[in-house]
Amino acid sequence: MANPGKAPGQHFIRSIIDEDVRNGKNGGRVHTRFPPEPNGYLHIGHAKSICLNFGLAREFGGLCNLRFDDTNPTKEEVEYVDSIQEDVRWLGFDWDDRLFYASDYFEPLHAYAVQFIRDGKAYVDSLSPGEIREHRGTLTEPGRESPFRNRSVEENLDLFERMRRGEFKEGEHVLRAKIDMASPNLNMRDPVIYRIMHAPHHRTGDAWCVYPMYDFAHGLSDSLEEITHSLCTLEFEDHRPLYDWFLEQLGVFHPRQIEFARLNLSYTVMSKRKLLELVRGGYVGGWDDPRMPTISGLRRRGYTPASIRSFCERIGVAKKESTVDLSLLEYSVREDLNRIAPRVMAVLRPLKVVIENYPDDRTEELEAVNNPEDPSMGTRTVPFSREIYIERDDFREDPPRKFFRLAPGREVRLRYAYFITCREVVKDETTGEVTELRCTYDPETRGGDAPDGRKVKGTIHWVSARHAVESEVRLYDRLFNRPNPADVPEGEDFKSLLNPDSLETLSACPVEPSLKEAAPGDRYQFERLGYFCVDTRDSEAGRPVFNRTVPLRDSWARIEKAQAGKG
RNA sequence: UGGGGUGUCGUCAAGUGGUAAGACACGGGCCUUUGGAGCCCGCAUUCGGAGGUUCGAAUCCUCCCACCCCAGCCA
Repeated sequence: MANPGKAPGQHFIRSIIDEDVRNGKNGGRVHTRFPPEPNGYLHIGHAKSICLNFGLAREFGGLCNLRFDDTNPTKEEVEYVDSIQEDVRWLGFDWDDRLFYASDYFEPLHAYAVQFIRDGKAYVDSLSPGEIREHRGTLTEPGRESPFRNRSVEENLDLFERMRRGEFKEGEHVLRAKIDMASPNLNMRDPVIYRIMHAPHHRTGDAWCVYPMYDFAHGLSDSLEEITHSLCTLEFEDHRPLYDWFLEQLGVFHPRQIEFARLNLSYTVMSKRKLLELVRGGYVGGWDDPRMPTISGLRRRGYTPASIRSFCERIGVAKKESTVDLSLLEYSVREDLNRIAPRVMAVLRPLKVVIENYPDDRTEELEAVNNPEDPSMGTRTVPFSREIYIERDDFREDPPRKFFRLAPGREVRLRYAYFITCREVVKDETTGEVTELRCTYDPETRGGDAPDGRKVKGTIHWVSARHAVESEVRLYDRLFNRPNPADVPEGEDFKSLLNPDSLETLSACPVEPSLKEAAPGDRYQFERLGYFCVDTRDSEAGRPVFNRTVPLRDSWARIEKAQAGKG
């Protein structure tokens, strides 16, 4: 789907599942799950996990559940559960009727906990949080057993029941698994499995005041849903022995946890904490600010679901911590948009051109191709008249070597229109700024070809002044200046690394009239400039606002840079 | 200096004893009414390092080095 006709790359998780299926494990069944905690918006890193989980399930004819890991009511909100569903769906995946919540399992989970107590494998600890920490030991020293570790089953049962009934304050007691305080793996040193929280839950309301911890709830939820392959990120590798322990002790269905490296992207931050900080501090316009690496930000920026999917396929899956180059993401959108986006002409920084030998009272409708990559997208017509706007960058009074655009005395082609020659440069007398170009056109070159076979080096885009629709256009650039914004200099905050030029707003850009009724979300290629989409938040009927998704590759910029380098 | 991981091109990443895929980036060329797109070519004598086993090692063994994760009643 993401890469039609292209075989997906091999990676270790695919190999494991492939082997399990061949061996008939789980009856050849493949069942995964995407388990976000609803405490923030999804970002491109989650997209990797979503594509992996839903993609693998689809690939092997299996299923993938959407399950909210909502075991901490103090951090979770419905706003997030709504946005997460919207984002997953937008990415092109579907969980049918398999929308679950860890909170759906609070009752069975509680019953499992009671069973652990009955089996003498869990106990109520009444140490304070600080004491528990002290008893845990350190990385190099074993922990010490709690004095409450050997309470009787009856006492534990009674205490746990009273915890549930709300007889205690937060922190007074916790339920712990009885494993091994001397384990070199800290996760096995009698992990807390239930804690008291007098907080209403977004789904269960005030039905509970004890909530299960991640380690306890996650694996058991996987088991309850009969998940075959439980994919998670590297930091949970240390938790796998515990994941396995709970399931083994209970003798219930036992999914296999497999860990992979999370995605890092150059020039961006991916931690929910930092993204939240950018939102709360007003450094960006919100979770869906087009500069954000969130799914909603990318969507508003104009990224397509297909481009994100192909990106996720391209980056691969491995256990090595790595940072993917932002250029790969950009390549993925350009590839998709090149195929599907209609071309259109727009001028970002206008320079007026008067075509002296073109009658003032004339307007012509010239035919333009909508997408050279896809003839089925047809043609449209663009109006041409005596006064037009061209890009200021497309004129140089003193053209450097290899500059093929307009300059005094030079002839260029106006795309789909005529050859024009620059005859005169009009400047502001006080500032010296070029304010207008006086040109002449060759009537024989209508449509862009010269009957005498004359060639021209450059073709530039333009918009008829009289017919132009003035639009606001937003140019976005990377949010951070550093390849790795997590690498903050001593004593500085990561926000000091923000790119002050990540947003440039251009008002009153002349765009061709066909764009007047462009609908929110519509994507276009502004010829020679880049891909743009109509902002879904700030556009009004007849007044589209455009967001630049990504610029086109600019080989002239490259040449110019190389020339500058040579001095 | 406890435990768990990872080290293959600038960045990702295949490869699992038979003599280093692919992608992005980069460089060069062709083509072009987008300096876009497309096409072609180039781009790791070498796989963190050092030894060893073998006819043969990125793949096996030994030692070493570097980096990441773990001491939440977060997930």
